[in-house]
Amino acid sequence: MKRIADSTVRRLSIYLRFLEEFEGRGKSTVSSEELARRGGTTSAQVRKDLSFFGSFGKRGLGYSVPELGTALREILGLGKEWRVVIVGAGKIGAALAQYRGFRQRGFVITAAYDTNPDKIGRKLEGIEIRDMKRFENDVAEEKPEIAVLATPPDEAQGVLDRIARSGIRAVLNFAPVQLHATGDMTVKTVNMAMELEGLTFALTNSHE
Amino acid sequence: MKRIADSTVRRLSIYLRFLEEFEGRGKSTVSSEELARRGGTTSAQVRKDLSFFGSFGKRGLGYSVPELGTALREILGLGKEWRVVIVGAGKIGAALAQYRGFRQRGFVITAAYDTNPDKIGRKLEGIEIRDMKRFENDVAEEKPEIAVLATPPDEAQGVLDRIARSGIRAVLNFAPVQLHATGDMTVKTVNMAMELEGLTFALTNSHE
DNA sequence: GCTAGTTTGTGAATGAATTCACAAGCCTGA
DNA sequence: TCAGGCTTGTGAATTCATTCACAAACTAGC
Repeated sequence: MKRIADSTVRRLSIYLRFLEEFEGRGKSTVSSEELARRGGTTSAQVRKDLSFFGSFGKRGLGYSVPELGTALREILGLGKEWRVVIVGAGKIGAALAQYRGFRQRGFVITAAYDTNPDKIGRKLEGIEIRDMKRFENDVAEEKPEIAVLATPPDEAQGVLDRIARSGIRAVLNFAPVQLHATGDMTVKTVNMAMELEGLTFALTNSHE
Repeated sequence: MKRIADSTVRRLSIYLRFLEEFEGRGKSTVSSEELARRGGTTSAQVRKDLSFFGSFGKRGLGYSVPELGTALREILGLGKEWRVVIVGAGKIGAALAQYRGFRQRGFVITAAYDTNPDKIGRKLEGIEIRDMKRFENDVAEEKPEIAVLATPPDEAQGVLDRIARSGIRAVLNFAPVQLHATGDMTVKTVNMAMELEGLTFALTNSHE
């Protein structure tokens, strides 16, 4: 399969969100132009993005909202339930545990892990906080597909290595560090400090 | 000034993080090769990124850690204190209010805003939750530079328009919607759902 | 069934970002 | 002061992403 750019996948997510809105409102077809306007891009971009995966529209008409929705969910791998574990039950971990967006989109948090004895055994929004010692055993048994990394920065790389060895191949990282992963893993990092610095850069350099 | 790519600015943030680590350990010089290895890029990329802003290194030697650190902080606009308001005191807003990373990097949260009467008047980690009605007045008076948007998705665009009219020109958006801003604003969106879908896409399509 | 009006899908053209490759400059040691 | 060893800074080459532009395909109205 041809390599698909990250930016393309992100846009597919955006398109899907609009399609779901349209589905809710009973709109039956949509044009690339309409998707583009909403998504802040161009109609050619929309069509090109979709063209990597097939041909979903009807010339002269546009795209069937439910059909394109189904196709995008399929492409993005949202057809199945994904099992997620949270590693690190600190503030970010706790905030994520209560985040509704997960379940809404078919992600099920099966457990949280920590090393702090005060936290182990407690619950976070109904999710059990387990001893990190059990991590490898549990993963072997329960086979979660995705790990959310929410440890302090200095532990993050070590934990990532354990996650990698456990067989999990997708990680959403909230620790504000650059992580190094092996080739067959996918790591996405959400780093607020970096986004903020993007803003201050813009504020500082926009006058010149 | 030549337009600088977003990706370049993100990498500058990464380099700065390493430099700060090096400063802490008393390392006095660093090569582009070393920064590249740590940051998961190439030495040519590092040099090219820096070259947009000037010439900071010494041939044969590398970069002075403190000098390059200072230069990057300058470029990224981290030399001054930035005033930040949080709009939307829900779960995400609350989690952000207690996030340490803000103050650590020179961002000061001056206030939070909400429309819910139960919340107005209370405090969030020492930060006053004010009535959204006061927003425009307060901004005119206190002149915060950055707004963090953490409202429910359906209110986000309306709130963004108010933020824009109030004169704030930089927004960090946590609402999971595509926002439309005028040209002179900078909006960065942090959208976990999108990142997660990037992961499921990778998991679903990596075998082909 | 024909015409006018849309909208897709996609090669080709353009534009942007990254990588290559090497001259120029600096440091150290003899 | 000179040679050898590094490392920067940067045009040129390449790779990657977006935009253009148009033939092909569909609908609707008559």
